[in-house]
Amino acid sequence: MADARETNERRLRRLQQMRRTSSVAKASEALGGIWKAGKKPDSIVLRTALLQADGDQSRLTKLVLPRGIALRFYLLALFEAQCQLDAGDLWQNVRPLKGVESWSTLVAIDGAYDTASGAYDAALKNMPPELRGSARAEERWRTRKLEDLRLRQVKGALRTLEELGQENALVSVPRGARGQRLYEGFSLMEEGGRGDMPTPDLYTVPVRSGTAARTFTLPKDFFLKGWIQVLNPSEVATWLILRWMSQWAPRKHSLSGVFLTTRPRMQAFGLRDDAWEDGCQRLLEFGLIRHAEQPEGLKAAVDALADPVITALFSQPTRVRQAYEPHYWQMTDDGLAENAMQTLDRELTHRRDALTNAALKRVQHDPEHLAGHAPADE
DNA sequence: AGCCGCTTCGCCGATTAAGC
DNA sequence: GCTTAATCGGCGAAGCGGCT
Repeated sequence: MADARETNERRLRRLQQMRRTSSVAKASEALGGIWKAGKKPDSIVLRTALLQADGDQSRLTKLVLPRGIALRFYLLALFEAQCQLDAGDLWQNVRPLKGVESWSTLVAIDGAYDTASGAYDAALKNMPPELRGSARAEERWRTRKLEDLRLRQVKGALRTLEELGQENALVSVPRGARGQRLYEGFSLMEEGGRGDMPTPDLYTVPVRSGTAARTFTLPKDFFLKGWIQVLNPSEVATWLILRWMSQWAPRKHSLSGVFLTTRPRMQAFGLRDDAWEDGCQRLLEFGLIRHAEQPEGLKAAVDALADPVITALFSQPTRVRQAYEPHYWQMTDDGLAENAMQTLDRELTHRRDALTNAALKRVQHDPEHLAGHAPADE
Protein backbone atom coordinates (compact mmCIF):
# COMPACT_ATOMS: atom_id res chain seq x y z
CA MET A 1 0.00 0.00 0.00
CA ALA A 2 2.82 2.33 0.83
CA ASP A 3 4.15 1.26 -2.49
CA ALA A 4 1.05 2.45 -4.31
CA ARG A 5 1.38 5.77 -2.53
CA GLU A 6 5.02 6.07 -3.47
CA THR A 7 4.28 5.33 -7.09
CA ASN A 8 1.49 7.88 -7.08
CA GLU A 9 3.71 10.51 -5.46
CA ARG A 10 6.46 9.84 -7.95
CA ARG A 11 4.08 10.22 -10.81
CA LEU A 12 2.72 13.49 -9.46
CA ARG A 13 6.27 14.74 -9.03
CA ARG A 14 7.19 13.94 -12.61
CA LEU A 15 3.98 15.52 -13.85
CA GLN A 16 4.71 18.66 -11.88
CA GLN A 17 8.21 18.87 -13.31
CA MET A 18 6.85 18.52 -16.82
CA ARG A 19 4.43 21.31 -16.08
CA ARG A 20 7.29 23.48 -14.84
CA THR A 21 9.15 23.00 -18.10
CA SER A 22 5.97 23.06 -20.22
CA SER A 23 7.14 19.77 -21.70
CA VAL A 24 3.73 18.31 -22.45
CA ALA A 25 2.35 21.60 -23.75
CA LYS A 26 5.31 22.02 -26.10
CA ALA A 27 5.14 18.46 -27.41
CA SER A 28 1.38 18.75 -27.96
CA GLU A 29 1.88 22.03 -29.73
CA ALA A 30 4.47 20.50 -32.04
CA LEU A 31 2.11 17.61 -32.81
CA GLY A 32 -0.71 20.06 -33.43
CA GLY A 33 1.52 21.89 -35.90
CA ILE A 34 2.17 18.72 -37.86
CA TRP A 35 -1.52 17.91 -37.84
CA LYS A 36 -2.60 21.38 -39.01
CA ALA A 37 0.04 21.56 -41.72
CA GLY A 38 -0.87 18.07 -42.88
CA LYS A 39 -3.94 16.07 -43.75
CA LYS A 40 -5.71 16.70 -40.44
CA PRO A 41 -6.85 13.11 -39.92
CA ASP A 42 -9.72 12.72 -37.44
CA SER A 43 -8.31 9.41 -36.34
CA ILE A 44 -5.19 7.30 -36.76
CA VAL A 45 -5.53 3.81 -38.22
CA LEU A 46 -3.61 0.92 -36.67
CA ARG A 47 -3.26 -2.61 -37.92
CA THR A 48 -4.36 -5.07 -35.28
CA ALA A 49 -1.16 -7.02 -35.92
CA LEU A 50 0.46 -4.72 -33.36
CA LEU A 51 -1.61 -6.31 -30.57
CA GLN A 52 -1.81 -9.86 -31.73
CA ALA A 53 0.40 -12.35 -29.97
CA ASP A 54 1.50 -15.23 -32.08
CA GLY A 55 2.86 -17.52 -29.43
CA ASP A 56 3.92 -15.64 -26.34
CA GLN A 57 3.94 -11.86 -26.64
CA SER A 58 2.76 -9.25 -29.10
CA ARG A 59 4.86 -6.36 -30.30
CA LEU A 60 2.63 -4.24 -28.10
CA THR A 61 3.27 -6.11 -24.86
CA LYS A 62 6.98 -6.38 -25.61
CA LEU A 63 6.93 -2.60 -25.46
CA VAL A 64 5.28 -2.51 -22.05
CA LEU A 65 8.55 -1.60 -20.32
CA PRO A 66 9.35 0.21 -17.05
CA ARG A 67 11.59 2.77 -18.75
CA GLY A 68 11.79 4.56 -22.02
CA ILE A 69 9.51 5.88 -24.73
CA ALA A 70 9.66 3.08 -27.32
CA LEU A 71 5.91 2.44 -27.55
CA ARG A 72 5.15 6.14 -27.43
CA PHE A 73 7.63 6.87 -30.17
CA TYR A 74 6.22 4.21 -32.48
CA LEU A 75 2.68 5.53 -32.07
CA LEU A 76 3.91 9.08 -32.62
CA ALA A 77 5.59 7.98 -35.83
CA LEU A 78 2.29 6.48 -37.04
CA PHE A 79 0.55 9.75 -36.21
CA GLU A 80 3.19 11.70 -38.09
CA ALA A 81 2.92 9.32 -41.05
CA GLN A 82 -0.82 9.72 -41.32
CA CYS A 83 -0.62 13.49 -41.13
CA GLN A 84 1.67 13.44 -44.17
CA LEU A 85 0.47 10.53 -46.27
CA ASP A 86 -2.59 8.93 -47.84
CA ALA A 87 -3.60 5.31 -47.41
CA GLY A 88 -1.22 3.04 -49.27
CA ASP A 89 1.66 5.53 -49.33
CA LEU A 90 5.12 4.38 -48.29
CA TRP A 91 6.61 6.28 -45.36
CA GLN A 92 10.10 7.66 -45.28
CA ASN A 93 11.73 9.84 -42.71
CA VAL A 94 11.93 13.53 -43.54
CA ARG A 95 12.57 14.73 -39.99
CA PRO A 96 15.81 15.27 -38.08
CA LEU A 97 16.19 13.74 -34.63
CA LYS A 98 16.93 17.06 -32.93
CA GLY A 99 16.38 20.73 -33.50
CA VAL A 100 13.42 22.44 -35.11
CA GLU A 101 10.66 20.21 -36.51
CA SER A 102 12.50 17.20 -35.13
CA TRP A 103 11.38 13.96 -33.51
CA SER A 104 12.75 15.18 -30.19
CA THR A 105 10.20 17.97 -30.09
CA LEU A 106 7.35 15.45 -30.17
CA VAL A 107 8.09 13.83 -26.82
CA ALA A 108 7.71 15.17 -23.29
CA ILE A 109 9.98 14.00 -20.47
CA ASP A 110 10.68 15.25 -16.97
CA GLY A 111 14.44 14.85 -16.99
CA ALA A 112 16.92 13.50 -14.49
CA TYR A 113 15.73 13.29 -10.93
CA ASP A 114 18.14 12.78 -8.08
CA THR A 115 16.74 10.99 -5.04
CA ALA A 116 19.57 11.96 -2.73
CA SER A 117 18.96 15.67 -3.16
CA GLY A 118 15.28 15.27 -3.95
CA ALA A 119 15.67 17.62 -6.89
CA TYR A 120 15.80 17.78 -10.63
CA ASP A 121 18.65 20.23 -10.57
CA ALA A 122 21.34 17.88 -9.34
CA ALA A 123 23.07 18.12 -12.69
CA LEU A 124 23.37 21.87 -12.21
CA LYS A 125 26.48 21.31 -10.17
CA ASN A 126 28.10 20.24 -13.44
CA MET A 127 27.15 23.44 -15.16
CA PRO A 128 30.13 25.24 -16.64
CA PRO A 129 31.15 27.83 -14.02
CA GLU A 130 31.28 30.67 -16.53
CA LEU A 131 27.50 30.39 -16.96
CA ARG A 132 26.83 30.58 -13.27
CA GLY A 133 25.21 33.68 -11.88
CA SER A 134 23.32 34.73 -14.96
CA ALA A 135 19.74 33.52 -14.63
CA ARG A 136 19.28 33.63 -18.38
CA ALA A 137 22.43 31.65 -19.10
CA GLU A 138 21.44 29.05 -16.50
CA GLU A 139 18.01 28.76 -18.01
CA ARG A 140 19.42 28.28 -21.51
CA TRP A 141 21.77 25.65 -20.20
CA ARG A 142 18.88 23.82 -18.53
CA THR A 143 16.88 23.89 -21.76
CA ARG A 144 19.81 22.56 -23.76
CA LYS A 145 20.24 19.81 -21.20
CA LEU A 146 16.60 18.76 -21.55
CA GLU A 147 16.89 18.78 -25.34
CA ASP A 148 19.88 16.53 -25.07
CA LEU A 149 18.00 14.13 -22.80
CA ARG A 150 15.07 14.00 -25.20
CA LEU A 151 17.41 13.16 -28.05
CA ARG A 152 18.94 10.35 -26.02
CA GLN A 153 15.50 8.99 -25.26
CA VAL A 154 14.57 9.05 -28.94
CA LYS A 155 17.73 7.14 -29.80
CA GLY A 156 17.01 4.72 -26.99
CA ALA A 157 13.50 4.19 -28.35
CA LEU A 158 14.84 3.49 -31.83
CA ARG A 159 17.26 0.96 -30.37
CA THR A 160 14.52 -0.77 -28.39
CA LEU A 161 12.18 -0.87 -31.39
CA GLU A 162 14.93 -2.31 -33.54
CA GLU A 163 16.02 -4.86 -30.95
CA LEU A 164 12.59 -6.47 -30.78
CA GLY A 165 14.29 -8.94 -33.06
CA GLN A 166 14.69 -9.56 -36.75
CA GLU A 167 11.06 -10.56 -37.25
CA ASN A 168 9.39 -8.23 -34.77
CA ALA A 169 11.48 -5.12 -35.27
CA LEU A 170 9.29 -2.03 -35.68
CA VAL A 171 12.07 0.14 -37.05
CA SER A 172 15.28 -0.51 -38.88
CA VAL A 173 18.35 1.66 -38.44
CA PRO A 174 21.10 1.68 -41.08
CA ARG A 175 24.75 1.33 -40.07
CA GLY A 176 27.76 3.43 -40.88
CA ALA A 177 31.17 2.29 -42.02
CA ARG A 178 32.24 1.37 -38.49
CA GLY A 179 28.95 -0.32 -37.69
CA GLN A 180 27.59 2.66 -35.75
CA ARG A 181 23.88 3.40 -35.99
CA LEU A 182 22.81 6.16 -38.37
CA TYR A 183 19.70 6.98 -36.38
CA GLU A 184 18.38 9.66 -38.66
CA GLY A 185 18.09 7.22 -41.53
CA PHE A 186 15.72 4.96 -39.64
CA SER A 187 12.82 3.39 -41.44
CA LEU A 188 9.49 2.43 -39.97
CA MET A 189 8.02 -1.08 -40.13
CA GLU A 190 4.44 -2.22 -40.32
CA GLU A 191 2.62 -3.05 -37.10
CA GLY A 192 3.32 -6.73 -37.64
CA GLY A 193 7.07 -6.15 -37.51
CA ARG A 194 9.81 -6.38 -40.08
CA GLY A 195 8.92 -9.93 -41.03
CA ASP A 196 11.34 -12.73 -41.80
CA MET A 197 11.65 -12.09 -45.52
CA PRO A 198 14.80 -10.49 -46.97
CA THR A 199 12.80 -7.37 -47.81
CA PRO A 200 11.39 -5.67 -44.72
CA ASP A 201 7.69 -4.89 -44.35
CA LEU A 202 8.17 -1.15 -44.56
CA TYR A 203 5.39 0.97 -43.16
CA THR A 204 2.60 2.08 -45.41
CA VAL A 205 -0.50 3.87 -44.22
CA PRO A 206 -3.16 1.18 -43.84
CA VAL A 207 -6.46 1.29 -45.63
CA ARG A 208 -9.38 1.52 -43.23
CA SER A 209 -11.30 -1.72 -43.20
CA GLY A 210 -15.00 -1.70 -42.45
CA THR A 211 -14.80 -4.37 -39.82
CA ALA A 212 -12.25 -4.06 -37.07
CA ALA A 213 -10.71 -7.41 -37.88
CA ARG A 214 -7.57 -5.96 -39.42
CA THR A 215 -7.50 -2.34 -38.35
CA PHE A 216 -8.85 -0.06 -35.65
CA THR A 217 -8.61 3.65 -34.99
CA LEU A 218 -7.38 6.09 -32.36
CA PRO A 219 -8.94 9.57 -32.15
CA LYS A 220 -6.57 12.44 -32.91
CA ASP A 221 -7.06 13.83 -29.41
CA PHE A 222 -5.06 10.95 -28.01
CA PHE A 223 -2.06 12.67 -29.60
CA LEU A 224 -3.14 16.29 -29.53
CA LYS A 225 -4.33 16.59 -25.94
CA GLY A 226 -1.24 15.13 -24.34
CA TRP A 227 -2.49 11.65 -23.47
CA ILE A 228 0.26 9.93 -25.40
CA GLN A 229 2.78 11.87 -23.30
CA VAL A 230 1.46 11.15 -19.81
CA LEU A 231 0.04 7.63 -19.88
CA ASN A 232 2.26 4.72 -18.86
CA PRO A 233 3.05 2.01 -21.39
CA SER A 234 0.81 -0.45 -19.55
CA GLU A 235 -2.04 2.05 -19.66
CA VAL A 236 -1.53 2.74 -23.35
CA ALA A 237 -1.46 -1.00 -24.05
CA THR A 238 -4.65 -1.55 -22.06
CA TRP A 239 -6.35 1.33 -23.81
CA LEU A 240 -5.31 0.08 -27.26
CA ILE A 241 -6.70 -3.37 -26.54
CA LEU A 242 -9.96 -1.92 -25.24
CA ARG A 243 -10.28 0.32 -28.27
CA TRP A 244 -9.75 -2.54 -30.62
CA MET A 245 -12.26 -4.72 -28.78
CA SER A 246 -14.83 -1.94 -28.76
CA GLN A 247 -14.51 -1.61 -32.52
CA TRP A 248 -14.42 -5.31 -33.17
CA ALA A 249 -17.59 -5.91 -31.23
CA PRO A 250 -19.31 -2.54 -31.49
CA ARG A 251 -22.80 -3.85 -30.77
CA LYS A 252 -21.73 -5.71 -27.71
CA HIS A 253 -19.62 -2.74 -26.66
CA SER A 254 -22.45 -0.26 -26.71
CA LEU A 255 -24.90 -2.77 -25.30
CA SER A 256 -23.04 -4.18 -22.35
CA GLY A 257 -19.39 -3.24 -22.59
CA VAL A 258 -16.41 -5.47 -23.30
CA PHE A 259 -14.44 -7.59 -20.88
CA LEU A 260 -11.38 -9.75 -20.99
CA THR A 261 -10.53 -12.55 -18.61
CA THR A 262 -7.06 -13.83 -17.94
CA ARG A 263 -6.82 -16.74 -20.29
CA PRO A 264 -8.01 -15.14 -23.53
CA ARG A 265 -6.11 -11.98 -22.62
CA MET A 266 -2.89 -13.91 -22.23
CA GLN A 267 -3.55 -15.97 -25.30
CA ALA A 268 -4.63 -13.23 -27.67
CA PHE A 269 -2.50 -10.34 -26.40
CA GLY A 270 0.05 -11.62 -23.92
CA LEU A 271 -0.90 -8.87 -21.46
CA ARG A 272 -0.56 -9.84 -17.81
CA ASP A 273 -3.12 -9.40 -15.04
CA ASP A 274 -1.38 -6.56 -13.28
CA ALA A 275 -0.82 -4.39 -16.30
CA TRP A 276 -4.45 -4.92 -17.32
CA GLU A 277 -6.04 -4.42 -13.87
CA ASP A 278 -3.94 -1.39 -13.09
CA GLY A 279 -4.37 -0.03 -16.59
CA CYS A 280 -8.16 -0.30 -16.40
CA GLN A 281 -8.21 1.30 -12.95
CA ARG A 282 -6.16 4.31 -14.00
CA LEU A 283 -8.01 4.72 -17.31
CA LEU A 284 -11.26 4.70 -15.34
CA GLU A 285 -10.01 7.42 -13.01
CA PHE A 286 -8.72 9.46 -15.93
CA GLY A 287 -12.14 9.26 -17.58
CA LEU A 288 -11.01 7.38 -20.68
CA ILE A 289 -13.21 4.37 -19.94
CA ARG A 290 -16.24 3.74 -17.76
CA HIS A 291 -17.99 0.79 -16.17
CA ALA A 292 -20.72 -0.52 -18.42
CA GLU A 293 -24.18 -0.79 -17.01
CA GLN A 294 -25.17 -4.25 -15.84
CA PRO A 295 -24.65 -6.61 -18.75
CA GLU A 296 -28.24 -7.16 -19.79
CA GLY A 297 -28.54 -9.10 -22.96
CA LEU A 298 -24.90 -10.08 -22.82
CA LYS A 299 -25.57 -13.65 -23.69
CA ALA A 300 -27.76 -12.67 -26.61
CA ALA A 301 -25.07 -10.37 -27.96
CA VAL A 302 -22.39 -13.01 -27.66
CA ASP A 303 -24.58 -15.67 -29.22
CA ALA A 304 -25.38 -13.36 -32.10
CA LEU A 305 -21.72 -13.30 -33.03
CA ALA A 306 -21.09 -16.42 -35.02
CA ASP A 307 -17.37 -15.80 -35.49
CA PRO A 308 -15.61 -18.51 -33.49
CA VAL A 309 -12.63 -16.30 -32.69
CA ILE A 310 -14.86 -13.59 -31.32
CA THR A 311 -16.82 -16.14 -29.38
CA ALA A 312 -13.64 -17.59 -27.93
CA LEU A 313 -12.51 -14.13 -26.94
CA PHE A 314 -15.65 -12.69 -25.52
CA SER A 315 -17.66 -15.55 -24.17
CA GLN A 316 -17.18 -17.84 -21.24
CA PRO A 317 -16.93 -21.27 -22.83
CA THR A 318 -18.52 -23.32 -20.09
CA ARG A 319 -21.34 -21.26 -18.64
CA VAL A 320 -22.70 -17.79 -18.19
CA ARG A 321 -21.36 -16.61 -14.90
CA GLN A 322 -23.48 -14.90 -12.34
CA ALA A 323 -20.94 -14.10 -9.69
CA TYR A 324 -17.31 -13.01 -9.66
CA GLU A 325 -17.79 -11.51 -13.05
CA PRO A 326 -15.04 -9.42 -14.57
CA HIS A 327 -15.59 -5.72 -15.12
CA TYR A 328 -17.37 -4.66 -18.25
CA TRP A 329 -15.88 -1.60 -19.92
CA GLN A 330 -16.97 1.04 -22.38
CA MET A 331 -14.82 3.66 -24.09
CA THR A 332 -15.62 7.32 -23.42
CA ASP A 333 -14.42 9.34 -26.35
CA ASP A 334 -15.35 12.60 -24.64
CA GLY A 335 -12.75 11.82 -21.99
CA LEU A 336 -10.01 12.22 -24.57
CA ALA A 337 -11.12 15.76 -25.33
CA GLU A 338 -9.95 16.86 -21.89
CA ASN A 339 -6.47 18.15 -21.29
CA ALA A 340 -4.46 15.10 -20.21
CA MET A 341 -2.07 17.04 -18.00
CA GLN A 342 -4.85 18.69 -16.01
CA THR A 343 -6.85 15.50 -15.74
CA LEU A 344 -3.93 13.48 -14.44
CA ASP A 345 -2.96 16.19 -12.00
CA ARG A 346 -6.49 16.26 -10.63
CA GLU A 347 -7.00 12.51 -10.51
CA LEU A 348 -3.60 11.61 -9.10
CA THR A 349 -4.14 14.20 -6.38
CA HIS A 350 -7.52 12.61 -5.59
CA ARG A 351 -5.84 9.26 -5.47
CA ARG A 352 -3.17 10.57 -3.14
CA ASP A 353 -5.90 11.63 -0.70
CA ALA A 354 -7.73 8.34 -1.07
CA LEU A 355 -4.57 6.36 -0.39
CA THR A 356 -3.71 8.52 2.60
CA ASN A 357 -7.20 8.11 4.05
CA ALA A 358 -7.07 4.38 3.53
CA ALA A 359 -3.76 4.23 5.37
CA LEU A 360 -5.15 6.36 8.20
CA LYS A 361 -8.17 4.09 8.57
CA ARG A 362 -5.91 1.09 8.70
CA VAL A 363 -3.96 2.63 11.55
CA GLN A 364 -7.13 3.48 13.47
CA HIS A 365 -8.41 -0.04 13.14
CA ASP A 366 -5.12 -1.61 13.96
CA PRO A 367 -3.03 0.75 16.09
CA GLU A 368 -0.42 -1.92 16.82
CA HIS A 369 0.55 -1.57 13.22
CA LEU A 370 2.39 1.54 14.28
CA ALA A 371 4.11 -0.02 17.27
CA GLY A 372 7.20 -1.07 15.38
CA HIS A 373 7.67 2.25 13.67
CA ALA A 374 9.43 5.24 15.06
CA PRO A 375 7.16 8.30 15.07
CA ALA A 376 9.84 10.26 13.25
CA ASP A 377 7.86 11.74 10.40
CA GLU A 378 4.53 13.39 11.15
C1' DA B 1 29.50 5.12 -28.29
C1' DG B 2 30.33 2.73 -23.96
C1' DC B 3 30.48 2.15 -19.05
C1' DC B 4 27.84 1.90 -14.98
C1' DG B 5 25.21 3.55 -10.92
C1' DC B 6 20.53 4.54 -10.13
C1' DT B 7 15.54 4.98 -11.02
C1' DT B 8 11.42 3.15 -12.46
C1' DC B 9 7.49 0.25 -12.86
C1' DG B 10 5.97 -4.16 -14.72
C1' DC B 11 6.55 -9.08 -13.26
C1' DC B 12 5.74 -12.67 -10.18
C1' DG B 13 4.17 -15.23 -6.60
C1' DA B 14 1.40 -15.15 -2.42
C1' DT B 15 -2.92 -14.15 -0.63
C1' DT B 16 -7.80 -13.27 -0.20
C1' DA B 17 -12.44 -13.87 -1.54
C1' DA B 18 -15.80 -15.85 -4.10
C1' DG B 19 -18.70 -19.85 -6.45
C1' DC B 20 -19.20 -24.64 -7.62
C1' DG C 1 -10.49 -28.70 -3.14
C1' DC C 2 -11.15 -26.96 -7.69
C1' DT C 3 -11.80 -22.70 -10.11
C1' DT C 4 -10.93 -17.43 -11.24
C1' DA C 5 -10.83 -12.24 -10.09
C1' DA C 6 -8.68 -8.98 -7.53
C1' DT C 7 -5.02 -7.09 -4.39
C1' DC C 8 -0.44 -6.53 -2.58
C1' DG C 9 4.56 -6.21 -1.75
C1' DG C 10 9.12 -7.42 -2.96
C1' DC C 11 12.07 -7.99 -6.78
C1' DG C 12 14.60 -7.38 -10.84
C1' DA C 13 15.19 -6.12 -15.71
C1' DA C 14 15.25 -2.38 -18.73
C1' DG C 15 17.19 1.52 -19.77
C1' DC C 16 17.91 6.46 -18.35
C1' DG C 17 21.44 9.76 -17.61
C1' DG C 18 26.15 11.27 -15.76
C1' DC C 19 30.45 10.76 -17.13
C1' DT C 20 34.25 9.78 -20.22
